[in-house]
Amino acid sequence: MAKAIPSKSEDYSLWYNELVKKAELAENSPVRGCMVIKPYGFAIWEKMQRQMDDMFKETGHSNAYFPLFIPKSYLSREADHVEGFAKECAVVTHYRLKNSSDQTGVVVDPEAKLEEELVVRPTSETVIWDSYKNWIQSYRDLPLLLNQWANVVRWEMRTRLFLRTSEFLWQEGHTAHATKQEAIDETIQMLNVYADFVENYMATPVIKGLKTESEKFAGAVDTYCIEALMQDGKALQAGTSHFLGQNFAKAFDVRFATREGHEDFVWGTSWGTSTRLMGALIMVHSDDDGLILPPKLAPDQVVIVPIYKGLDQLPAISEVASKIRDSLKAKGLTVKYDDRDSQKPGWKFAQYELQGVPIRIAIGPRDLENETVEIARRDTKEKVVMPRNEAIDKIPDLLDEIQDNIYQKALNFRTENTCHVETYDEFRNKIEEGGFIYAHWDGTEETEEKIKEETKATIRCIPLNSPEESGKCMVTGKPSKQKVLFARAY
RNA sequence: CGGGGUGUAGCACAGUCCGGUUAGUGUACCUGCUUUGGGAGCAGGGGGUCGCAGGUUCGAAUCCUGCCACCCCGACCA
Repeated sequence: MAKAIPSKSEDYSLWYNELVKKAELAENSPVRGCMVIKPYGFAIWEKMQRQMDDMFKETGHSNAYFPLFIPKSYLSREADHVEGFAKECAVVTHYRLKNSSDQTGVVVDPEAKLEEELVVRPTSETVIWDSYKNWIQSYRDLPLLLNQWANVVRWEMRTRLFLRTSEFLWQEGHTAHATKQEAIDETIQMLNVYADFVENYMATPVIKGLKTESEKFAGAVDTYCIEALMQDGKALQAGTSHFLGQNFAKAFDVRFATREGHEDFVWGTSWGTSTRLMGALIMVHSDDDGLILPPKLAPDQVVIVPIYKGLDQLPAISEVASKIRDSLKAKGLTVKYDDRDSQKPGWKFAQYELQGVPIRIAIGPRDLENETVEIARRDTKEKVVMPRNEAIDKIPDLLDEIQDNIYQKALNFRTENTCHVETYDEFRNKIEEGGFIYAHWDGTEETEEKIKEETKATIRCIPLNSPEESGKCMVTGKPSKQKVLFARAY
């Protein structure tokens, strides 16, 4: 396959780590498996957050906040749920420290042991459904459509900046409904919201689908997901939406009086996306020169860099640059004018490219004379000189064009790296090249497990929008109604 | 928890095999001058318990023992 792995590095993961660090997005913290998100990285996350939050509000959701700590017993109420998360929970056992007897520091005070240990939330279904029990009595209390922005902790053995960290920031939606159909509709609606966000804002095409039994969320009836393809040929799960059935309602005894006067358990959903999306954003669009940010998510959409010989030339340039900045701001764009004298123009060019700023405007003495500016776009690295006023008019369109272009580029990459196979031999060859592979599967966990063990590929999802085509499982030869999506994944 | 690797200035590294001046280079930082249309040049300057603890030795970044931390590959990861 035509891998777009940056040529300067043989190892994609080293390249990725270096980029995250150099672009000042984040770094590993001394705390095991945790990450420090730096201001620039956080500014991008904030834009993503704000956009998703708007989309949740538009679909009728409100924000709320629930506790960080979950009593251990809550977690075990739902059998599948506890089994899925038990192995990766951080547990609080004591509430006090004291000076050590040898005066060398502090130790945990053994007398301050908690009666019941508290689990640091790996996800909040349990605490939230515990509240829902008190909040829901009647069909009049439904639907209950809440979201929370929070941090969660999953004690992963091996971590990777943004993609898998022990603590991460995310949003988790938790809804309760009177009917099964309404809950299913909500699950699908939120899957579509995620797909909309990732495709139209992150400029990253996704495949929507259903997870297999073995890959679904612990405690869910059905897990829907969106899957994206990274430039190294690996898949990344970019968001999940779960239909919980009545599982959590039964576990937490959340019943309501129906319009007809019967009593029934509430139907639930939950859905989440995390700072992992930052990892996707980096891996999908970046090149050897650094990040390429979609204009809709770039903290600075345009940066203006003055070029001058001697500080005496700067005021004249600044006057023009400020006008351009203000005109662009009036059009609703975020613009930065970098008039720092402490860095050279060339340094600034390289720095803003590294950080993925979509458009750079350079203004020098030559431009002052001709009433022009130089416009450079990050995605194609094209530079053109054009009259000042024309530039101001064209920049909003140019940003749209960049947004479309990088989406198209990512889509082309995915298309080039997606194939259909009929035999297992073919599959084994193709999987080594990376990318998405569609193949027939007999629907059993045994076959899925065998494929995973032998090839490290997993079923990313059973795609929602792909055509039915009958065929035979590539491994067992048993009948299959539809091809499913395979890949090696993060 | 296994397999491999690395710990020396803010960052990146050389020096370690084969012990011996004042521990070095690049970069970043500070000062000055010259520069400024793609990461500037020159000159000067500051910055080090050589991961930690023992041991061997006249002498240890270098040899020995133990420990610790980090990175990569696995195991794990609904």
